[in-house]
Amino acid sequence: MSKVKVADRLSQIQYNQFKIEEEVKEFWARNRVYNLIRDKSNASNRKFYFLDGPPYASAKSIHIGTIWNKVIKDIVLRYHRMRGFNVWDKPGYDTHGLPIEVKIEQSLGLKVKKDIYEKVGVEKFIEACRGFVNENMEAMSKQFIEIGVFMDWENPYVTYTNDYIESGWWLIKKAYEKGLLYKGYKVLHWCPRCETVLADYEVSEYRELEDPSVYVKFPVRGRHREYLLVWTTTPWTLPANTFIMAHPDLEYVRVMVNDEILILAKSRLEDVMREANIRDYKVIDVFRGSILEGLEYEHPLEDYVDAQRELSNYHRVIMAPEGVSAYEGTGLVHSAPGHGTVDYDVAVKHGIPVVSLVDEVGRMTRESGKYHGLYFRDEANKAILEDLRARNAIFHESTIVHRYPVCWRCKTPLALRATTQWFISVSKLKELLIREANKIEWVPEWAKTRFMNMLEEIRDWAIGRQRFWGIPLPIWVCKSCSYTHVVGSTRELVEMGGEVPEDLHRPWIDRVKLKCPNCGGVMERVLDVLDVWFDSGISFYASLGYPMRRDLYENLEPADFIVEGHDQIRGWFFSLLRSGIIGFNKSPYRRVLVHGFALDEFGREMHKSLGNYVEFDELIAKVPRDVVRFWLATNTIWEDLKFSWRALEYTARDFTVIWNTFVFASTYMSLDGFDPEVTTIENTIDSMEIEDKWLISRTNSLIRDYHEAMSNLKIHDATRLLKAFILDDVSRFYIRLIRRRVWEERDTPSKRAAYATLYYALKTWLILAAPIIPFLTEYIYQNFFKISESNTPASIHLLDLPESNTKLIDLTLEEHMSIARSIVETILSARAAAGLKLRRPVRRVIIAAKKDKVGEAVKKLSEVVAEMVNSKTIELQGLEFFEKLRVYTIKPNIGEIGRDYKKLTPEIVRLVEERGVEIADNIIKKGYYEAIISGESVKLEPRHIEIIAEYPEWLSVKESDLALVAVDKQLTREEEAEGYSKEVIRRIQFMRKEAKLMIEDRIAVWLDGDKEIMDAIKMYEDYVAGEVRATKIIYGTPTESGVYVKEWDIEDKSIRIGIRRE
RNA sequence: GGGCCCGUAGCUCAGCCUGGUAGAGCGCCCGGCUGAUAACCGGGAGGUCGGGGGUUCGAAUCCCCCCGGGCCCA
Repeated sequence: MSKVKVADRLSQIQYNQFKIEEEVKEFWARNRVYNLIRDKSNASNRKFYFLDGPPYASAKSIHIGTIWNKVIKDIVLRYHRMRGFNVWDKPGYDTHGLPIEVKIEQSLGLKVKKDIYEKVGVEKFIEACRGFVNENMEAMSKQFIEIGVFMDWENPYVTYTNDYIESGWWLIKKAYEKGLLYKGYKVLHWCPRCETVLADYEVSEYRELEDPSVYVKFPVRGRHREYLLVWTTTPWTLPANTFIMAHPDLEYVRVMVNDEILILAKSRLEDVMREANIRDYKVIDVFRGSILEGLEYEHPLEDYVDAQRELSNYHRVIMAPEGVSAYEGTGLVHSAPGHGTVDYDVAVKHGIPVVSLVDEVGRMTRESGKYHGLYFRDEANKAILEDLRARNAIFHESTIVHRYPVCWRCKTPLALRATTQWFISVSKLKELLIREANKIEWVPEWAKTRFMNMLEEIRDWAIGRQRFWGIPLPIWVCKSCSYTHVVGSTRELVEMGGEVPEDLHRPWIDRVKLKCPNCGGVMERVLDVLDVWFDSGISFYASLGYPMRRDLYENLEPADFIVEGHDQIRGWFFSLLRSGIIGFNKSPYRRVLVHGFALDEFGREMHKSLGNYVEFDELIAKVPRDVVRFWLATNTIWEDLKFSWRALEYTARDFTVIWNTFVFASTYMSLDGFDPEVTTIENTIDSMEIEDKWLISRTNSLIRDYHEAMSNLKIHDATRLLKAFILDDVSRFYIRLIRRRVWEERDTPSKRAAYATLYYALKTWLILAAPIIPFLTEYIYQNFFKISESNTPASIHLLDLPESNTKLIDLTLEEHMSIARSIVETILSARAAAGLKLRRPVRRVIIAAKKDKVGEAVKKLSEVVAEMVNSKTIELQGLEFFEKLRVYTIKPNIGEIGRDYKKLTPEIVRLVEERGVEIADNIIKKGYYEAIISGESVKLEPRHIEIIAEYPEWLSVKESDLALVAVDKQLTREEEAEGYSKEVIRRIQFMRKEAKLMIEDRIAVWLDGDKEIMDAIKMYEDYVAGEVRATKIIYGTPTESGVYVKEWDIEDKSIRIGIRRE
């Protein structure tokens, strides 16, 4: 590879980040850079198994949150590759499930479930789902690639493939073998219009609905006029009432109201009576809830409901703290196990039957007797309330508006309803789940708390759905003897006498009949498909082809790293662990990072329906990819992100400074023929100035802190460090400091040292930034560093990240420099207060340190400070220097005095002016000053006066917590003259630029005008000529042609300047 | 109703774990620079640290309660 020292390509490029990114993208594609990186990574024997949480392939345009998610993944993967790991980076897609079915139903114009069978047929429906998903995956991958995500896009894992389905069957079989698979009758949300059970995650929409709010009296068996008082908003569930729940530790009361005795919780008594508008009631006794255990009652509508003939055997009070609230209702809870989740759990626990009296279309069943055929909410409620009223079973009734779940597709209010489903008994695995979850490293730590809280409430898992587009449940049942067999693989299918269809989906798999090993009869598949959460939960082994091939999984497991949003704590993180425990008795991952949610600028969710959704294409068209990535990476990773176009715009501005920093380096290094392989920080160390050593130290501190942040997954900290380093330390500080050294015409050791230092710092930064902003770093690498060195790899992403050389870190120097920079700020503030332009040199700056360290820093770095504040000298003095010069003056605070002393005010003001020093002295020492004025006693306190410290005219003083600083304003004639010459230089430079001269062009200069300025220039002629690259300075107005002439005013003096290229 | 997270300058956020005089960037105002220039640099104004209570010599930071927002559940 040929090298050309530092060639100045960058400054000839018009900065257009969009174009740069396009070029880089083409460069990567043309040179197959991703494959080169993979080859390098694969050669390592340190494995890093990253498991991609598969995004749901239900739309073409990816959400900002999905971009953030993949960018985080990409940064972590790139980081690990550049640290020499063998990185597994297969992306995935989640492709099954009801949301996709619904989109297809909509696009095919299907209204209800049976339309799928009757109007299009299941085959076409499945093909439509697959086609839809394929299109989405293709579009999504394109966007991920677009934003620079380096993953194995040619080989993603897809949950609908036959291999993946077969892997899924394996786990169901495993659950069966462990005795965890069972068939049960359970309460789940049901849409009576769509005629289907809904998965938990599908119950996500709620509406404000009005319902009855009724207090019902249940007579206590064998007692006269004594009732258990319950509250309900769902009268339609009363026919299915089976028992009443109470809390054993809550206090209850028996209370007398209108000759009747009611039982309810003490904490609810007042509210209930107020609501019922009853003032006249009397508490008879107070007792613990446990006393109520087993108390039997009668159902007010018992005789109307057929089902109650059996249920009435169970009418008693049961202790169930999980179902009772002390803040709502009456503390006694009506329970219908067929229509409530807690009710159901309690019933199962106590061996009580579960009865549902609502059918699949939402009508009351025959079993509900008198109410048979009524629609469950409005019709049934009305009839039941009428009957309760007629029987005087209502204590009080009104209505309530509350949030009620509705079907997310048709908005019909849902019913909780018991149906027969297949379950995996996850609750049996609770202990193991908790033990394994404890071994996982959670970032941030609170995610673990959240996860553990959730495991505490774990329930059995209903795995089946009565739908089509999903992994078919691999359970076959014999038609004659009901023998049940779980199939764990396609091979087993053949062994059982079946044929393997080309596609394992419904309906083809439904046609596979097996031979019953028990009776030889025909076995048919249970028509359910698996809950879509099952799919992604098995990705840790299924994406590796296990168990059909074992080597990959066995070499890679467990996953070293996974990362998703905090909604996935209960989602994917849990479903993975669940599958891990079922299949392998252990956690499938060891480290989790949780990121936030992408919200809009007001902190609301971004949704197409809210109109605040940002399309990927729009984003990429408006903002360069690296800017998006960098901005995303700056956000504290586990906190929510507020999207903002403005914030992106500001980030884009930072990028122009970054770019200019590299252009500056490239321009001057090339101009001077700097060769980074000849001139290095090692061999220029003797010529280094203190700022060079400082920057080298800072660079190594940056490397150290960057690795620290990255290895703790604090990507935002690493990103902020990079940003501060390049913008603050390099661009705004170091480069400004070395400008003078760099402008030197001759080849000096000092200049070489500065170049070596700058080159080293910039190259280090560029490599560290590569995982975060891969496009720009690649471009600068190609056009600056790569062409300046030999034996460089084809892409920056093939480099290893630098390690920190702690020997080069000088923390004392860094601290001193940071003190000096702070002192510089204070001095500049003093200059500004005195109206002294920075261009004007001052004779001296005096600094009195308040701390030892400040003194040390100023002493060590006085040259740097002098340069930064443009002062000839820096003088270090003790604090007493300022004390001696300081005089205090006093000013009356007329507002305060007037408020306190009214008419006396003018006299007090006069007194303060006359005896200022004495008063100030008293107030400083004693805190007050007393006097008698017009016979009245006056006490002046600090609030009455203002004490001002004043310094002599010729000093401008400022104070900070580190030091007192003073700028000496006095100027000698030489300094005046130097000031003027700088003014003239500035104007000549401006004219050079207007005349479009190159930096290295020489000129002749003509000067005419104000005598004082002419004298000044004569005094500094060599200096002026050097600064503007003039071969000669001629005093007078040019008569020659081709001279560019311009009139100027400097303060109140005017001059004429002419320049011409020589 | 429960669990977890967030609430600090006009805006976006650091600081909180491990208490010690409130920080940055942007925006705004003022000034400067013009050899990185569709840039850049400096200065300034701007804050009851969501509210209340507690612990402490001392609380943005630790504890409790409340309010507002987010996520996940009921």
